[in-house]
Amino acid sequence: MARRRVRPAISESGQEGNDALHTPLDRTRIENAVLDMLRDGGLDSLSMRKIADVLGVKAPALYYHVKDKEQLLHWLAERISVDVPTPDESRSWREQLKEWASLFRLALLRYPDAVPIMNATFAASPSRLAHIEFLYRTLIKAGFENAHTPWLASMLKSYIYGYVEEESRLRSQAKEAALSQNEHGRRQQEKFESLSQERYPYLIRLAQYTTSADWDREFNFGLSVLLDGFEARLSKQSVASEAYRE
Amino acid sequence: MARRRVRPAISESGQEGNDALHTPLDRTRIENAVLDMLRDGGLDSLSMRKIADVLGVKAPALYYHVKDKEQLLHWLAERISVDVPTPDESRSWREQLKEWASLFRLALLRYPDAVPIMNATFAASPSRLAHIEFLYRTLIKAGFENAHTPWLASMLKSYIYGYVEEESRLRSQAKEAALSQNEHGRRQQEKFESLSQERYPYLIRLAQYTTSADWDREFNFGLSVLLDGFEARLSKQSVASEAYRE
DNA sequence: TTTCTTTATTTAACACCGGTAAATTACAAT
DNA sequence: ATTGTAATTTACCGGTGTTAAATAAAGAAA
Repeated sequence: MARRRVRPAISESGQEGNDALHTPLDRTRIENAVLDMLRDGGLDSLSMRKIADVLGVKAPALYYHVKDKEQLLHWLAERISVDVPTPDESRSWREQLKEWASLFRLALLRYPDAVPIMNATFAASPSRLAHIEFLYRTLIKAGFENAHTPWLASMLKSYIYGYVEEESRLRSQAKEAALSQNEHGRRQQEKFESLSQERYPYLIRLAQYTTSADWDREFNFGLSVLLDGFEARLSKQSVASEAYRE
Repeated sequence: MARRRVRPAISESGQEGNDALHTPLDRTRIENAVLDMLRDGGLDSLSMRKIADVLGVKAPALYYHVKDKEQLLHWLAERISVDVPTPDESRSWREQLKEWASLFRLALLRYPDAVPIMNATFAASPSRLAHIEFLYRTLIKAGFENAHTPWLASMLKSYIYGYVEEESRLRSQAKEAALSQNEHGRRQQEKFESLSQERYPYLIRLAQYTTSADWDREFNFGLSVLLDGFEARLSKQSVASEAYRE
């Protein structure tokens, strides 16, 4: 019965390559480990047991530091979105939104399944609230109506999430298609099994444009289309009621 | 050892109120049962065991008819999107897209978690391919460039998914807030605990517009903004290259 | 009917999951 | 050295998707 198990001193399981000794467990240490796991394993690789393993600890130890897995995802969402800075306010609203959107996309692309994580958590963390605040402020100062502003901000968010999700999906598809030719053949077969018929002529005609793409360029294209829509709304407003300046 | 268990003749567990006797199991019978469960339990209520229970059967019996749960979700995605008709082609591209988007939103709103289901499945089913085909055809006939069309279609899809997801979230939040005053108080507290400070003035100023809303109206607003962006792109094109008619 | 075959379902089990209560260890202050 | 608290472990619980093998039901052939 003489169990002696001393807490591991420095690093026992391969992961956990941080400088900090791991005694005792800690929020940021958990966050870092989980972000590492997310980076090269995706969302599916995150189970409390696996996280505990990486940290050299048993699963229930985590629950002393984090309420449940949902809270852990909230931590991740915060960490993912915290590195997006607010653009310089001296520039036009359009340029500000464009830059912010671009940086936010890059932040999301750093981790697989970043978008699902954002969608699975409500935006109550500091950086995410700051993002909303920035969007609202920028749009209001641009002259948009109060009642319109939240929906415009929501549209921009939806565009970014939707684009990044599709970009991620297509990129990983292309990657695994290039890796295994067998898989590629199957995909191709799946596609053309139903597509090469005459039922979807436009679809097959345009399929090429979604597979190989300049992602930065396509993102900016869609973004400009969306912001054109914003501008059109702004013009309609200033026609409806002259003299609008805050 | 004398097990005699005869297959239940007509209906044993409360659910499964279809006219069809349930012998033997069947794809459409599974689909219907799962759609019923989805309707009043959401995606979380769908486990293979629970589905089997509703069908008066043990879980592994399902695997004789469906490969795995993912395929089941694909079936659902098809069923959810199959009821959206293609608009009348005689009208303008803008009106067609507007009507299609509205109908698609309504189709998604019929079931909770419809958007996550769509996002979790790739669009290889007949009706979803037909939707893409319709979008591509409409946009091409409207005069958009080949290379732009898939991304514009993707934008429209992202807008619908994003809006419906937010609408669903806010609606159910409002519902549970109205149901339990305690929960409402906690939500309110959560919000104003971090919001009522001076850090997010625009956010609190505009928070009201997202909670109580005329959802049809707001959807149409965002849709018109997006389509304004489309139109702006169309004008730029026809400026760049005159004489574009198919 | 009896036998055989195919179809459909059940039993039993596996490996995993998120989460909890209670026991236990580690550690710092007294 | 003792005590009290902080941190972790042990031992579970009920649940998940899924599979292999045994079994039952239904239909065809004799």
